[in-house]
Amino acid sequence: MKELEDILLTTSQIPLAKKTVLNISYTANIIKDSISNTLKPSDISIEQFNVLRILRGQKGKATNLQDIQSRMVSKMSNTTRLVDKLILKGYVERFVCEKNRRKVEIFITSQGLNFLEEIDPLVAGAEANITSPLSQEELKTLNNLLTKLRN
Amino acid sequence: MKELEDILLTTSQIPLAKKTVLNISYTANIIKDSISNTLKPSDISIEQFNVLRILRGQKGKATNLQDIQSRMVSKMSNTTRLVDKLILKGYVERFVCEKNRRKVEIFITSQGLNFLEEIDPLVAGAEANITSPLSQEELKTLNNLLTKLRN
DNA sequence: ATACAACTATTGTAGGTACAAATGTATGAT
DNA sequence: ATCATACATTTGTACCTACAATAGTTGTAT
Repeated sequence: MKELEDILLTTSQIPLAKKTVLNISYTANIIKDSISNTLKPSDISIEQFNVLRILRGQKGKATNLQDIQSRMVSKMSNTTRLVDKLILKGYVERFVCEKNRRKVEIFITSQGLNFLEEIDPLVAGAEANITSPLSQEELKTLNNLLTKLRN
Repeated sequence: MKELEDILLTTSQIPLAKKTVLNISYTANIIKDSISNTLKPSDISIEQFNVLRILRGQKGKATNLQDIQSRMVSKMSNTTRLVDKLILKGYVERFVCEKNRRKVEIFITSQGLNFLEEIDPLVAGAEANITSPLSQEELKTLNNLLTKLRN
Protein backbone atom coordinates (compact mmCIF):
# COMPACT_ATOMS: atom_id res chain seq x y z
CA MET A 1 0.00 0.00 0.00
CA LYS A 2 1.41 3.35 -1.04
CA GLU A 3 1.70 5.70 1.89
CA LEU A 4 1.61 9.44 1.47
CA GLU A 5 5.26 9.59 2.50
CA ASP A 6 6.16 7.46 -0.52
CA ILE A 7 4.31 9.78 -2.84
CA LEU A 8 5.80 12.91 -1.37
CA LEU A 9 9.21 11.23 -1.23
CA THR A 10 9.93 12.48 2.21
CA THR A 11 11.70 10.47 4.85
CA SER A 12 10.54 12.66 7.67
CA GLN A 13 7.40 11.96 9.62
CA ILE A 14 4.58 14.29 8.62
CA PRO A 15 2.46 15.59 11.51
CA LEU A 16 -0.89 13.82 11.62
CA ALA A 17 -2.96 16.94 11.01
CA LYS A 18 -0.91 17.92 7.97
CA LYS A 19 -0.87 14.36 6.72
CA THR A 20 -4.63 14.09 6.93
CA VAL A 21 -5.16 17.35 5.07
CA LEU A 22 -2.76 16.27 2.34
CA ASN A 23 -4.28 12.82 2.19
CA ILE A 24 -7.82 14.11 1.68
CA SER A 25 -6.69 16.63 -0.92
CA TYR A 26 -4.59 14.12 -2.77
CA THR A 27 -7.35 11.50 -2.78
CA ALA A 28 -9.92 14.05 -3.94
CA ASN A 29 -7.68 14.99 -6.85
CA ILE A 30 -7.38 11.40 -7.93
CA ILE A 31 -11.14 10.98 -7.70
CA LYS A 32 -11.70 14.12 -9.70
CA ASP A 33 -9.35 12.86 -12.37
CA SER A 34 -11.14 9.54 -12.58
CA ILE A 35 -14.64 11.02 -12.86
CA SER A 36 -13.35 13.67 -15.22
CA ASN A 37 -11.93 11.02 -17.56
CA THR A 38 -15.19 9.11 -17.37
CA LEU A 39 -17.11 12.18 -18.51
CA LYS A 40 -14.63 13.26 -21.15
CA PRO A 41 -16.06 11.21 -24.05
CA SER A 42 -19.43 12.85 -23.34
CA ASP A 43 -17.86 16.30 -23.64
CA ILE A 44 -18.99 17.61 -20.30
CA SER A 45 -17.05 18.75 -17.26
CA ILE A 46 -17.69 17.52 -13.73
CA GLU A 47 -18.94 20.94 -12.79
CA GLN A 48 -21.47 21.14 -15.58
CA PHE A 49 -22.51 17.59 -14.77
CA ASN A 50 -23.11 18.57 -11.16
CA VAL A 51 -25.33 21.47 -12.15
CA LEU A 52 -27.34 19.18 -14.40
CA ARG A 53 -27.80 16.67 -11.60
CA ILE A 54 -29.00 19.38 -9.26
CA LEU A 55 -31.55 20.55 -11.81
CA ARG A 56 -32.79 17.02 -12.34
CA GLY A 57 -33.22 16.71 -8.59
CA GLN A 58 -35.61 19.65 -8.75
CA LYS A 59 -38.03 17.55 -10.78
CA GLY A 60 -39.27 20.44 -12.90
CA LYS A 61 -39.51 22.94 -10.04
CA ALA A 62 -38.17 26.38 -10.98
CA THR A 63 -34.61 26.76 -9.79
CA ASN A 64 -32.69 29.99 -9.46
CA LEU A 65 -28.96 30.51 -9.27
CA GLN A 66 -28.90 30.70 -5.49
CA ASP A 67 -30.65 27.35 -5.26
CA ILE A 68 -28.03 25.77 -7.47
CA GLN A 69 -25.21 27.52 -5.72
CA SER A 70 -26.31 26.41 -2.27
CA ARG A 71 -25.83 22.79 -3.37
CA MET A 72 -22.42 23.44 -4.81
CA VAL A 73 -19.13 24.39 -3.30
CA SER A 74 -18.13 27.04 -5.78
CA LYS A 75 -19.26 30.63 -5.81
CA MET A 76 -22.20 32.03 -7.66
CA SER A 77 -20.15 33.94 -10.19
CA ASN A 78 -19.20 30.61 -11.69
CA THR A 79 -22.69 29.24 -11.73
CA THR A 80 -23.80 31.87 -14.21
CA ARG A 81 -21.10 30.75 -16.59
CA LEU A 82 -21.69 27.05 -16.05
CA VAL A 83 -25.35 27.55 -16.89
CA ASP A 84 -24.33 29.57 -19.96
CA LYS A 85 -22.40 26.58 -21.23
CA LEU A 86 -25.20 24.13 -20.49
CA ILE A 87 -27.59 26.38 -22.43
CA LEU A 88 -25.24 26.30 -25.40
CA LYS A 89 -25.36 22.51 -25.26
CA GLY A 90 -29.15 22.53 -25.15
CA TYR A 91 -29.31 20.78 -21.77
CA VAL A 92 -30.79 23.71 -19.88
CA GLU A 93 -33.09 26.70 -20.33
CA ARG A 94 -33.06 30.01 -18.48
CA PHE A 95 -35.89 32.53 -18.10
CA VAL A 96 -36.27 35.73 -16.17
CA CYS A 97 -38.54 35.12 -13.19
CA GLU A 98 -41.70 37.13 -13.75
CA LYS A 99 -42.55 37.39 -10.06
CA ASN A 100 -39.16 38.83 -9.24
CA ARG A 101 -37.28 40.02 -12.25
CA ARG A 102 -33.96 39.95 -10.42
CA LYS A 103 -34.13 36.20 -10.33
CA VAL A 104 -33.79 33.67 -13.09
CA GLU A 105 -35.58 30.36 -13.47
CA ILE A 106 -33.50 27.51 -14.75
CA PHE A 107 -34.83 24.20 -16.06
CA ILE A 108 -33.24 21.07 -17.40
CA THR A 109 -34.49 20.19 -20.89
CA SER A 110 -35.59 16.73 -21.99
CA GLN A 111 -32.37 16.61 -23.97
CA GLY A 112 -30.51 17.25 -20.72
CA LEU A 113 -32.47 14.52 -18.96
CA ASN A 114 -31.72 12.03 -21.71
CA PHE A 115 -28.08 12.93 -21.60
CA LEU A 116 -27.94 12.38 -17.84
CA GLU A 117 -29.57 9.00 -18.18
CA GLU A 118 -26.91 7.97 -20.66
CA ILE A 119 -23.98 8.88 -18.46
CA ASP A 120 -25.43 7.91 -15.07
CA PRO A 121 -24.24 4.30 -15.34
CA LEU A 122 -20.79 5.39 -16.48
CA VAL A 123 -20.37 7.61 -13.45
CA ALA A 124 -21.80 4.98 -11.13
CA GLY A 125 -19.27 2.55 -12.54
CA ALA A 126 -16.42 4.94 -11.90
CA GLU A 127 -17.62 5.53 -8.35
CA ALA A 128 -17.88 1.80 -7.71
CA ASN A 129 -14.42 1.35 -9.11
CA ILE A 130 -12.93 4.12 -6.99
CA THR A 131 -14.41 2.79 -3.78
CA SER A 132 -13.83 -0.90 -4.57
CA PRO A 133 -10.76 -1.31 -2.33
CA LEU A 134 -12.89 -0.66 0.75
CA SER A 135 -15.60 -2.83 2.26
CA GLN A 136 -19.08 -1.44 2.90
CA GLU A 137 -18.23 -1.22 6.58
CA GLU A 138 -15.05 0.69 5.87
CA LEU A 139 -16.88 3.06 3.54
CA LYS A 140 -19.38 3.81 6.30
CA THR A 141 -16.56 4.52 8.72
CA LEU A 142 -14.86 6.77 6.17
CA ASN A 143 -18.07 8.72 5.59
CA ASN A 144 -18.65 9.11 9.30
CA LEU A 145 -15.14 10.39 9.89
CA LEU A 146 -15.37 12.89 7.04
CA THR A 147 -18.72 14.12 8.26
CA LYS A 148 -17.38 14.49 11.78
CA LEU A 149 -14.31 16.30 10.47
CA ARG A 150 -16.49 18.90 8.75
CA ASN A 151 -18.57 19.26 11.86
CA MET B 1 -23.70 16.68 12.76
CA LYS B 2 -24.48 17.74 9.22
CA GLU B 3 -24.84 14.77 6.92
CA LEU B 4 -24.16 15.01 3.22
CA GLU B 5 -27.86 14.51 2.54
CA ASP B 6 -28.61 17.71 4.47
CA ILE B 7 -26.12 19.62 2.40
CA LEU B 8 -27.35 18.29 -0.91
CA LEU B 9 -30.94 18.71 0.27
CA THR B 10 -32.01 15.35 -1.00
CA THR B 11 -34.41 13.09 0.79
CA SER B 12 -33.37 10.01 -1.13
CA GLN B 13 -30.70 7.68 0.10
CA ILE B 14 -27.44 8.15 -1.82
CA PRO B 15 -25.60 4.91 -2.71
CA LEU B 16 -22.59 4.42 -0.49
CA ALA B 17 -20.02 4.59 -3.30
CA LYS B 18 -21.46 7.84 -4.65
CA LYS B 19 -21.83 9.24 -1.16
CA THR B 20 -18.20 8.52 -0.35
CA VAL B 21 -16.96 10.14 -3.55
CA LEU B 22 -19.08 13.22 -2.89
CA ASN B 23 -18.04 13.32 0.74
CA ILE B 24 -14.33 13.27 -0.04
CA SER B 25 -14.69 15.89 -2.77
CA TYR B 26 -16.84 18.12 -0.62
CA THR B 27 -14.49 17.88 2.34
CA ALA B 28 -11.45 18.54 0.16
CA ASN B 29 -13.08 21.69 -1.18
CA ILE B 30 -13.72 22.97 2.31
CA ILE B 31 -10.12 22.25 3.26
CA LYS B 32 -8.85 24.00 0.17
CA ASP B 33 -10.95 27.02 1.02
CA SER B 34 -9.61 27.14 4.55
CA ILE B 35 -5.95 26.85 3.58
CA SER B 36 -6.49 29.24 0.71
CA ASN B 37 -7.90 31.87 3.06
CA THR B 38 -5.01 31.33 5.43
CA LEU B 39 -2.52 32.03 2.64
CA LYS B 40 -4.41 34.95 1.14
CA PRO B 41 -2.84 37.69 3.29
CA SER B 42 0.56 36.42 2.18
CA ASP B 43 -0.43 36.78 -1.47
CA ILE B 44 0.35 33.26 -2.51
CA SER B 45 -1.83 30.47 -3.85
CA ILE B 46 -1.92 26.97 -2.41
CA GLU B 47 -0.36 25.67 -5.60
CA GLN B 48 2.58 28.06 -5.51
CA PHE B 49 2.97 27.28 -1.82
CA ASN B 50 3.12 23.57 -2.61
CA VAL B 51 5.85 24.06 -5.19
CA LEU B 52 7.81 26.13 -2.72
CA ARG B 53 7.51 23.43 -0.05
CA ILE B 54 8.70 20.79 -2.48
CA LEU B 55 11.75 22.86 -3.35
CA ARG B 56 12.56 23.39 0.29
CA GLY B 57 12.37 19.63 0.78
CA GLN B 58 15.13 19.29 -1.80
CA LYS B 59 17.50 21.05 0.58
CA GLY B 60 19.45 22.78 -2.17
CA LYS B 61 19.60 19.81 -4.51
CA ALA B 62 18.91 20.73 -8.13
CA THR B 63 15.28 20.08 -8.97
CA ASN B 64 13.80 19.86 -12.45
CA LEU B 65 10.20 20.20 -13.48
CA GLN B 66 9.56 16.47 -13.54
CA ASP B 67 10.80 16.16 -9.99
CA ILE B 68 8.36 18.81 -8.87
CA GLN B 69 5.58 17.41 -10.94
CA SER B 70 5.97 13.89 -9.58
CA ARG B 71 5.17 15.21 -6.12
CA MET B 72 2.15 17.10 -7.28
CA VAL B 73 -1.17 16.02 -8.72
CA SER B 74 -1.36 18.53 -11.53
CA LYS B 75 0.24 18.26 -14.92
CA MET B 76 3.62 19.58 -15.94
CA SER B 77 2.26 22.29 -18.19
CA ASN B 78 1.07 24.06 -15.08
CA THR B 79 4.29 23.65 -13.21
CA THR B 80 6.15 25.78 -15.73
CA ARG B 81 3.73 28.61 -15.08
CA LEU B 82 3.69 28.18 -11.32
CA VAL B 83 7.47 28.41 -11.32
CA ASP B 84 7.22 31.50 -13.55
CA LYS B 85 5.14 33.21 -10.90
CA LEU B 86 7.41 32.19 -8.06
CA ILE B 87 10.35 33.62 -10.00
CA LEU B 88 8.51 36.92 -10.36
CA LYS B 89 8.07 36.95 -6.59
CA GLY B 90 11.77 36.28 -6.05
CA TYR B 91 11.14 33.01 -4.20
CA VAL B 92 12.70 30.76 -6.83
CA GLU B 93 15.45 30.68 -9.46
CA ARG B 94 15.58 28.68 -12.69
CA PHE B 95 18.63 27.75 -14.76
CA VAL B 96 19.15 25.61 -17.81
CA CYS B 97 20.81 22.34 -16.78
CA GLU B 98 24.27 22.29 -18.32
CA LYS B 99 24.56 18.50 -18.36
CA ASN B 100 21.30 18.11 -20.21
CA ARG B 101 20.13 21.30 -21.79
CA ARG B 102 16.58 20.01 -22.12
CA LYS B 103 16.24 20.14 -18.39
CA VAL B 104 15.95 23.07 -16.04
CA GLU B 105 17.30 23.36 -12.52
CA ILE B 106 15.08 25.09 -10.04
CA PHE B 107 16.13 26.36 -6.61
CA ILE B 108 14.36 28.08 -3.79
CA THR B 109 15.99 31.40 -2.84
CA SER B 110 16.75 32.50 0.69
CA GLN B 111 13.91 34.93 0.29
CA GLY B 112 11.67 31.99 -0.52
CA LEU B 113 12.91 30.08 2.51
CA ASN B 114 12.28 33.04 4.79
CA PHE B 115 8.82 33.43 3.38
CA LEU B 116 8.02 29.77 4.01
CA GLU B 117 9.18 30.05 7.59
CA GLU B 118 6.82 32.94 8.15
CA ILE B 119 3.76 31.15 6.89
CA ASP B 120 4.51 27.63 8.16
CA PRO B 121 2.90 28.24 11.54
CA LEU B 122 -0.16 29.82 9.94
CA VAL B 123 -0.71 26.78 7.76
CA ALA B 124 -0.02 24.40 10.63
CA GLY B 125 -2.63 26.29 12.64
CA ALA B 126 -5.19 25.94 9.89
CA GLU B 127 -4.46 22.24 9.57
CA ALA B 128 -4.80 21.74 13.31
CA ASN B 129 -8.06 23.63 13.23
CA ILE B 130 -9.45 21.61 10.33
CA THR B 131 -8.64 18.30 11.95
CA SER B 132 -9.61 19.32 15.48
CA PRO B 133 -13.00 17.56 15.53
CA LEU B 134 -11.25 14.18 15.27
CA SER B 135 -9.12 12.41 17.86
CA GLN B 136 -5.62 11.22 17.00
CA GLU B 137 -6.95 7.70 16.75
CA GLU B 138 -9.70 8.76 14.37
CA LEU B 139 -7.24 10.68 12.25
CA LYS B 140 -5.09 7.59 11.93
CA THR B 141 -8.09 5.55 10.88
CA LEU B 142 -9.08 8.19 8.36
CA ASN B 143 -5.59 8.23 6.88
CA ASN B 144 -5.50 4.47 6.66
CA LEU B 145 -8.85 4.31 4.91
CA LEU B 146 -7.86 6.98 2.40
CA THR B 147 -4.58 5.23 1.69
CA LYS B 148 -6.35 1.93 1.24
CA LEU B 149 -8.92 3.57 -1.04
CA ARG B 150 -6.15 4.81 -3.31
CA ASN B 151 -4.72 1.33 -3.33
C1' DA C 1 27.27 11.83 -40.58
C1' DT C 2 22.50 11.84 -40.95
C1' DA C 3 17.92 10.97 -39.96
C1' DC C 4 14.61 9.63 -36.82
C1' DA C 5 12.81 8.94 -32.42
C1' DA C 6 12.61 10.07 -27.56
C1' DC C 7 12.97 13.39 -24.03
C1' DT C 8 12.11 17.94 -21.38
C1' DA C 9 9.98 21.93 -21.16
C1' DT C 10 7.06 25.59 -22.94
C1' DT C 11 3.05 27.66 -25.11
C1' DG C 12 -1.86 28.09 -26.89
C1' DT C 13 -6.45 27.24 -25.95
C1' DA C 14 -10.40 26.16 -23.41
C1' DG C 15 -12.24 25.15 -19.35
C1' DG C 16 -12.97 26.09 -13.84
C1' DT C 17 -12.59 29.34 -9.64
C1' DA C 18 -12.58 33.53 -6.36
C1' DC C 19 -13.19 38.26 -5.61
C1' DA C 20 -14.68 42.75 -6.56
C1' DA C 21 -17.23 45.88 -9.29
C1' DA C 22 -21.23 46.71 -12.03
C1' DT C 23 -26.17 46.07 -13.58
C1' DG C 24 -30.80 45.91 -12.99
C1' DT C 25 -34.72 45.16 -9.88
C1' DA C 26 -37.36 45.39 -5.59
C1' DT C 27 -38.24 47.24 -0.97
C1' DG C 28 -38.71 50.51 2.69
C1' DA C 29 -38.41 55.06 4.87
C1' DT C 30 -39.58 59.58 4.36
C1' DA D 1 -43.13 59.77 -5.38
C1' DT D 2 -38.24 59.74 -4.30
C1' DC D 3 -34.21 58.08 -2.65
C1' DA D 4 -31.33 54.93 -0.34
C1' DT D 5 -30.70 50.33 0.42
C1' DA D 6 -30.78 45.50 -0.32
C1' DC D 7 -31.09 41.80 -3.48
C1' DA D 8 -30.00 38.52 -7.59
C1' DT D 9 -27.27 38.05 -11.12
C1' DT D 10 -23.66 39.19 -14.33
C1' DT D 11 -19.12 40.69 -15.77
C1' DG D 12 -14.00 41.70 -15.46
C1' DT D 13 -9.75 40.14 -13.90
C1' DA D 14 -6.44 37.07 -12.29
C1' DC D 15 -5.54 32.82 -10.92
C1' DC D 16 -5.27 27.21 -11.58
C1' DT D 17 -5.86 23.12 -14.73
C1' DA D 18 -5.82 19.70 -18.77
C1' DC D 19 -4.64 18.62 -23.35
C1' DA D 20 -2.47 19.13 -27.62
C1' DA D 21 0.93 21.20 -30.40
C1' DT D 22 5.50 23.00 -30.55
C1' DA D 23 10.61 23.86 -29.83
C1' DG D 24 14.86 22.57 -28.66
C1' DT D 25 18.02 18.87 -27.13
C1' DT D 26 19.78 14.28 -26.88
C1' DG D 27 20.29 9.44 -28.17
C1' DT D 28 20.41 5.85 -31.62
C1' DA D 29 20.30 3.16 -35.81
C1' DT D 30 21.97 3.02 -40.18
